[in-house]
Amino acid sequence: MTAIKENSTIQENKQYALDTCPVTYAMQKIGGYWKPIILYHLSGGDKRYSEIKRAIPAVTEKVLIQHLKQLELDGLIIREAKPVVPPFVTYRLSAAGTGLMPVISAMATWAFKDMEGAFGA
Amino acid sequence: MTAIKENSTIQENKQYALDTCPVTYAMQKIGGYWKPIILYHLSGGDKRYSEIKRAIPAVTEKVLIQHLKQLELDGLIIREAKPVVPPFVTYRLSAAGTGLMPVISAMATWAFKDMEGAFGA
DNA sequence: CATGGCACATACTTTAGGGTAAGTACTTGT
DNA sequence: ACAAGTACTTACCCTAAAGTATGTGCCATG
Repeated sequence: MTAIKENSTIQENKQYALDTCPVTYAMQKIGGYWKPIILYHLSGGDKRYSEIKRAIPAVTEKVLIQHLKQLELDGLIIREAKPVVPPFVTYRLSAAGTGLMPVISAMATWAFKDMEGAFGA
Repeated sequence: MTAIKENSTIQENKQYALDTCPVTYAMQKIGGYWKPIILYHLSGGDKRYSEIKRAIPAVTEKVLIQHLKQLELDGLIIREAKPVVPPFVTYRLSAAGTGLMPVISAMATWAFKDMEGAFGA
């Protein structure tokens, strides 16, 4: 289902990468420009939409929501909306999102080492 | 140098992400479609160009070389060319590249868990 | 009465990255 | 003479993702 355009080799290739490479699978889910940053901010606890927005001023609203929706679809975060007069929406990490944290921090650790040339730059 | 177009907000945003997020930094380096796969194949030991090519038939030569050059530039792999009659080029992981392996496998582990719904899909 | 905050949506544009196809220089095998 | 292998390069195309700009409904406040 969710039909992929048949006449597109690029899609086949993507599919191949997804099938053969779990890392590519993971990247699909955290590979947005801002997704790791969002995830990081949520790792500190629940946040409402406007808090996230203020925490990451460089991202546009469109992209932020786009990513939040995607992360929700991917089951990494959970959206809770209270149907009150001024909208009140909170986002928090799901189990899968929490399970991603070690990965994120492993990457971060590596990045810091690499940045300071610990691998012999 | 390698001047970034000044009048481009997208570049500023990328820069911001790179500065504030080590994960984004790491993704820059392993975020190509085939980079993790290449890295994985090299983790099994040195390989020559044509071996890699045969190991990953789905990737085109252009992209493969593109990624190899990039990985070399980023210091993740080391290229050794013997100036012999038929070219003989081998690629292998650098220290930084090896240091990335735990990260890769952490991602893979998470991906497998997530795929089988271990987080409560 | 209009301005601003909240949580979005929508239309349009741009760019980086991946894909296709073809060519290069040199040599060995038939 | 010609195909085939090795390691690339180059020119051009197409798409997905990020960006820009603007609008929406609702309410409170100045």
